[in-house]
Amino acid sequence: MQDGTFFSPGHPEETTPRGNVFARDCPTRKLLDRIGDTWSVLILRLLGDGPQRFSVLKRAVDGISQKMLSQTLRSLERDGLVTRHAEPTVPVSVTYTLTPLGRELLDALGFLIDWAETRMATVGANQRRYDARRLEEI
Amino acid sequence: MQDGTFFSPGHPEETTPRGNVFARDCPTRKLLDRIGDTWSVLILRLLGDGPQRFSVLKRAVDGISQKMLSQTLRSLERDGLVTRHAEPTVPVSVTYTLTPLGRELLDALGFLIDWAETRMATVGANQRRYDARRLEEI
DNA sequence: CTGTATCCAAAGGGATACTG
DNA sequence: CAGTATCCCTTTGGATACAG
Repeated sequence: MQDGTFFSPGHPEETTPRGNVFARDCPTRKLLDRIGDTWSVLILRLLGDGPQRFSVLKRAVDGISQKMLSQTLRSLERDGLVTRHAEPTVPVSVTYTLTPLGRELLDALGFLIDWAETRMATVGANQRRYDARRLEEI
Repeated sequence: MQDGTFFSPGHPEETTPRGNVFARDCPTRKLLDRIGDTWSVLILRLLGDGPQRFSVLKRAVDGISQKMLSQTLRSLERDGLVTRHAEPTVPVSVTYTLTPLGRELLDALGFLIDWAETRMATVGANQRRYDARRLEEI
């Protein structure tokens, strides 16, 4: 799973130096596999405002199921992007917090989020124009 | 980082509870729906180096199928992120080019890609540590 | 070369029920 | 409150065949 055998051993360097940049295990692909899902980025954003409890996150994200919130938080914890703290009260109170690594990622995501908020309307218009044109062609 | 869909305090029993920042149609979620797939970002990156032909893209992205390359390019074109130009030779030669909007998105993605390339190894280590700890617990 | 259509297996994710 | 387990439908995407 480590070190993709994109090139055969002893194989001379390929013409395109970026050839293996897009190998199965390139960092970009790994990251996309992890945060390209429906919920991870939204949860990271919420935690960017400070530690939050499970139930608060559940209410804050429109449409997320208990299963997916739990599952996503587990993934983020496993990646070292958030930490989980359980206060031994009855009933138990659990708080999730962004780690420094998670904060870094959120910062990097900031530019993308900004782009989405200023440009997605344009993208929507483009889609409508494209679809209208395709209808004409028929 | 705001998307203008805030809590409406005073309507505790709205039939459609969309009074939060992360509504179904918030820009971030829309963008993730579009580029959170396996291939879009990789193709945008390749086109960042300049116009590319279909067959070049096909060879450059490890493991992509003809169907998915075609489908992803069609989506990107529909969004106004790339343009398609077909040279009427025999056989036909098709070139895909990043639009200014696509270039903008790629720039915004740059910070994320940089983060992935410097930090995904750490994430991998975190995952291994997490998994090892869970094994101990059993 | 650049696609589209179809079939099918695997993964994603919602609803529900149950537990400490 | 904070989860886990199960069922099951939907979506994703690979393989293959075919066409302009």
